Amino acid sequence: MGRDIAEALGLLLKRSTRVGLHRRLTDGAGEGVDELTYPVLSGLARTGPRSAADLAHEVGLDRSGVTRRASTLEAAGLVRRDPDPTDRRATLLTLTDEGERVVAALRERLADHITDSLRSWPPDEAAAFAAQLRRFVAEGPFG
Amino acid sequence: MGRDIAEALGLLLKRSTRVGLHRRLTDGAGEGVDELTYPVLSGLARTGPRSAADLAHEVGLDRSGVTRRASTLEAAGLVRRDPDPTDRRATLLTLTDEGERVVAALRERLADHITDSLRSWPPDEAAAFAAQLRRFVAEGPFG
DNA sequence: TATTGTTATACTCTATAACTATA
DNA sequence: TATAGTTATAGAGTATAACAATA
Repeated sequence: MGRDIAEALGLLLKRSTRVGLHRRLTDGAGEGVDELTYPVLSGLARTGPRSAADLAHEVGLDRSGVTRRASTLEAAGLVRRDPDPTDRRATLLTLTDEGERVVAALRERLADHITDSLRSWPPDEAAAFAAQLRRFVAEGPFG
Repeated sequence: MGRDIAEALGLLLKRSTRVGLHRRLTDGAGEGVDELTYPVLSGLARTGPRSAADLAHEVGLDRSGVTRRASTLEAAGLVRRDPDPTDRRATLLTLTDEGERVVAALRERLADHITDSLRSWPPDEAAAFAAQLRRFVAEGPFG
């Protein structure tokens, strides 16, 4: 059983799988959005306004990497930099309205894509799988 | 439902998750084995002797990348280069006995790790999840 | 003419280290 | 003294392009 999951994970974490998925997801999403900036965009949508240091942990990157990607998104008008009112050292990264729109569209596209790939599954089985996958990722042999 | 899975996938494909998993898996596995060479090692164990070009597709890399990683493994005594008897242009990458041993140990370690993370699950639920994950990865929005 | 393995090159992305400002 | 954001630097890893050998 562990073997089956290990094999599936191997395929999932394969470079070409990951890059291809992110590329298809962000393809044509507009200026500044690619497989590198998407996690920052998505992370901000998930957590709300955040400092680069906080977001670095959320996204699994160094803060310098977050700064770089955030600058790309800022140039594209999807992210805004606001001073943190509680700490003058910090800068809060915030999604612009356009950023919110783009993220919502991308998330919907991905969710639809996944739902579509499960269309041949019995609905209750698909729902059970979704719940189990969440649990596995949360509890599993990761981070 | 698609949203739940998308969120879990996001966490799974996060850089730090992937790197950390591969690093813990290969840590202390000996000379030449790391998160870069492991996929080549594992791929050879899965498919048997292969040319670099064939393996490139299996592993999701360019053939030059396979050559480089295979050279590392060869230097560590885990992979051998044999001439392909049916095509004198090609070289077959083959696991040495030591390579077989290392791969078997790593796979067992990973499988145990995963099984252990599921120890609190009802056994039949865990088994169902393993089967579903395999199916999802095979059919899913990948490749 | 196409494909093999290999190597050299250019490119991308990353963390590290430095810098200044603020806590 | 420690932590914020940012930038420059160096390191690692990749694909691309070239090469000679074989199909």
